Parts: sequence; C-alpha cells; structure tokens
Amino acid sequence: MDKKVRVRFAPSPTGGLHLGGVRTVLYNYLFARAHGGDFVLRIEDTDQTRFVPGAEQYIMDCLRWCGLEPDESPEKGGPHAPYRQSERKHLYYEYAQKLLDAGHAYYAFDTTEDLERMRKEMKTDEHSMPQYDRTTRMKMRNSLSLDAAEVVKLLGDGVPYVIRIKVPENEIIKLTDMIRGEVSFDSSLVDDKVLLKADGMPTYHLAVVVDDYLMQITHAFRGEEWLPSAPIHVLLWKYLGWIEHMPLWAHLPLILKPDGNGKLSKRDGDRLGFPVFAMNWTDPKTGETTGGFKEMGFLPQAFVNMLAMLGWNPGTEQELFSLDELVDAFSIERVHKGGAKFDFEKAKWFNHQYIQHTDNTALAALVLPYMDAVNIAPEKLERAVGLVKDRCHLLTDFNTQAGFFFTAPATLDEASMKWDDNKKQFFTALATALQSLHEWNEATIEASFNEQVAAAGIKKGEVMLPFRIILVGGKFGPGVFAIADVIGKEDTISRIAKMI
RNA sequence: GGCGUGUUGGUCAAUCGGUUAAGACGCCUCCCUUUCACGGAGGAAUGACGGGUUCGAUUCCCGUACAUGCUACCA
Repeated sequence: MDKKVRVRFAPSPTGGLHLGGVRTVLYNYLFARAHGGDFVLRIEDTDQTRFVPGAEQYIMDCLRWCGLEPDESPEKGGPHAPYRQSERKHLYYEYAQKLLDAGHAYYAFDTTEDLERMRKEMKTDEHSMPQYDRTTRMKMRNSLSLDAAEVVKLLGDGVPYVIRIKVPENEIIKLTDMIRGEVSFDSSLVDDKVLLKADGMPTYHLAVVVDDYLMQITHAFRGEEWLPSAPIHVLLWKYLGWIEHMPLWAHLPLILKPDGNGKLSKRDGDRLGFPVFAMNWTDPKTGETTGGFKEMGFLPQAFVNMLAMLGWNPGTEQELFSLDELVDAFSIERVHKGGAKFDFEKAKWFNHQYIQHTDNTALAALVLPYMDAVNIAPEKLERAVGLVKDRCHLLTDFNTQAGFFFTAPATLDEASMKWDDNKKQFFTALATALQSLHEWNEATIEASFNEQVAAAGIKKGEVMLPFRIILVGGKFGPGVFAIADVIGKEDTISRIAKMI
C-alpha cells in the first residue's frame, strides 16, 4: 500500500486552458510535491473530430508560465510513454476485448439514426431523456439482442460497431471521494456507456481507467462534472480486475460565473471584461483570440496564489502563499465542497500584493514589455516603477501610471489648471530658476519651487496642481517633485516651456 | 424528467454542538496626503426554509425549496 504517489492532469487539447483547469493542475502539483510523488501530464486526444492544432503546445506553455511543470509529459517523455492517448490507441482494444469475454461489455451496431429514433420513441413524460441502458438495450441492435450467428456475420461484414459496457442491475456502486466522503449510485440508473468508438478510439471512460492503471496513478483529481460518470469508472476498475489499484478520487468543486450561477465560461469573461484562460488563446480556425491572465498583466505567482484560494483555504488567516508554502499548507480535505464564484476584483488584489512585494529591478523588467514608450532607460524605469507601483494592480497599469515619465503627456487636463497670466508668469520664472539648478533632486527642485512661490507672492496650492498637470497631464501620480526628479531637468523644463 | 452534488454577508470564507458567528475582497465614513493612490481607524452586511436529535444547533439527521452538474460513438 506504500505506493509512490502519482497524479495526473489529463486535458483534452481542444482550446484555451480554463482557469479551473489550471486550478486542477495546481492541486495535482501541490499534492504530488507534498507527497514526494510524480505529476504526469497526459493528453486526452481521443476525439479526432475535435483535434485543434497547437492546443497541446499551448497547454504546456501555460503550465510553464504558471511554474507548474509536469514530471512526465508528451514533451518530456517518461517511463509510461507515450502520454498522448491517440498514440496509445492500440492498447485499449485488448481491454475492451477482456470485458467482452467476461460478459461485461457487448458489441452495438446501432447507427446514429437508430439512437436518435430510440431517444425519440422512448421519450415519455417520466423519462424525458431515455438512455441506452438495461431498459432499452434489448430493443437495440447489439450482441445481446441479436443472435450469435448474426453478430458474427455483422462483424465479418465489417459493419461499424462500438463496444458498450453492460451495466448491472440493482447494485449500489460506492466510492469514497477525498472531498465529499462516500458517494453512492444505483447501477440501475446508470447507462451503458460506449467504451470503444467505431473508429477504434476509446472514449474517455475506457481510456481514463486503462491509462490511470497503466500509469500507476494513485490519486485522481478532476472537476465535479465527472462525478455522475464515476460509477462507470468504478465498474471498469472492478471488471478489469484492478479494483485494489483504483486511485483515490477527488472531485473538485466548479468555478462559477460571478453573476448568476453556472460554470464560468469563456463567454462570461468576454461579457464581463476579464480573462478566463491562463494565456491568450487564438483559435486556429476562426483566428479569434481570447484573452489570458498573462497578457492582462498578471504575475504567474499571483495567478496561482489566487487560484489556490478559490475553493481551498488553510484554516488560518494567511492568504499570500508562495508555491513552496502552498505545498506545505495544502490539504485536499480542506477543499470546499461547493462551487466558488470567481471574483475578478479579488484576483486583482492578489496581483497588487505581488506587485508590491516584487523589487523594483525585477518589476521594471516585467513591466517593460507592456510599455508603449520606446527606448526606455532601465534605470529610469526602475525609479518610475518604484514611485507608482502602489497604485498598480496589473502589469498593464504601469503604462498608464508611468507612461508620462518617458513621454510628455499628449493632452493636459487644462480645465483643472485654471491657467491665467499670474500662473504663466510664475512658471516662466520657475523654468528659469530650474534651469540654473546645479543639483537636480527632489529636495532642490522643491526648494527652488518654494523660492519662486515666495517671490511671486502666490499661494503654493495654486501652482502645485498646474505643475503636476504640466508634467503628467492629469490629476494623478506620485509626489510632483519626485516626478520632476525622475523626468529630469531637461524634460521638466521643456514641458513647462510648452505652456509659456 | 431522472440521477448526482451543493447551500454561512454582494464575493471568497473560518467554525469540526456552547463564539459578541473570525478574517479577506468589494462598498461606505473619517484620518493621512497641497493630485490620485497606498496606508491607518471605524462602519454597514451572513447561517435558504420546515421539522426533528440535544440541556443547547450554523454545526448532526430528515424533508422542502433553490442552485448547479451529468444524462453524446465530447471530454
């Protein structure tokens, strides 16, 4: 029983990586690290009709950005390669055959039309959605309802077929979920899911069981939406003779949309103005790009921290955790059962915290790609960043909060300046005075400014705001003399000169 | 429709039968700041409903309501 902990994240490469997916990765990663185990990335690409080029690479890029890299993956390889189910296609038939031989599965020859007809004809007020199950399977075309000779003939003629699991009647199927405790299902209500598709590919149900077994997965985390199909998986583990190797399940709560209820979708993000994917995703078919947290200006550490707290908490008041701290603090038992509504404001708060805790040199490097201005001197950016960081929630905020350090404002909030001749005279004198300053720093600039205020017999408060607006364009930003200091003597004077 | 799961302030949430029901985000007020933020101090705001069990239920049980997920040869 002292098996090495092995967990896996098994996405289907069909598009952008949802933040719920990243959270699943995170919990997998934390669990593996805490137990000295392995974290496997397995690509579940069994649906050839949904193949999206680039999606797999994109998923790996997202994991890399988040700092949640797998120990084994299609890219890295590992002892259980290949890690793409499409490349494991040949493995699954054997197990389906085993189930067939044991009478736990059967061939079904029904066409799509047959299935549609059944669903339509069997539909009653009591059963608005008929299933392919114990109540209907004998009415369909399969190796249970047809006589043996006919089945052999159909198979021989190459008639397309699928293999379905034969779900038993009147069994209580129980499983223990690490988050929810014991969950049970009545097998009579479970349908005969397709295991092997007509194209020879397994469905998720067969593939997940076979691969979790073959890859020696010990703990399986997945979204709550999988809970209803868990009995199928338990049955498969049992019928394949591996029940004592079945991983411990944990069905994670859903991440819900902020308004109303329901699963958070890409659409909600578009509608409400926040990202849902980890990184920008461009659909190769439509060319449409959906925004990601990375490009919106999130630090990966903040993104990960925020996700960790969405559905889990340590039971203490600590909210800020490094990845290492999360590894120590995280426990699957403390994951909430109920879904959590995503709160973008709180997400921004986390990012703000991380921005404050990042030193200016590192922050400047992070911020540079988001700046519009060109030819930015690193030292100057570093000083500017230090001055404005406390008012930035996203990396992209620095462009609006610090752009004026590098580029003179295009427009000034003239209404707030209340410009008049007195002010014009004051700033003319100020420009001259500043020009003669030998030492340029916050203190000398303010001293010079004060001298001119006294000489002009004007109230300092009357010219402080105009000075700010001349330099930054509007009523925002850090201390005005500190700004002038960083902008530099030459630029400060030239910005004043434009007004006189 | 059936089945599963869930339900503490607007949001994230603590509580493992006894509390003035924490804390955080957001919101409001005040302070600080010759701008805006940051920061500081306050404030408003919570156990879906009905039954039990118990000396005592937010906490345990049952029911109802509501929500959500699933019910594909998709994952």
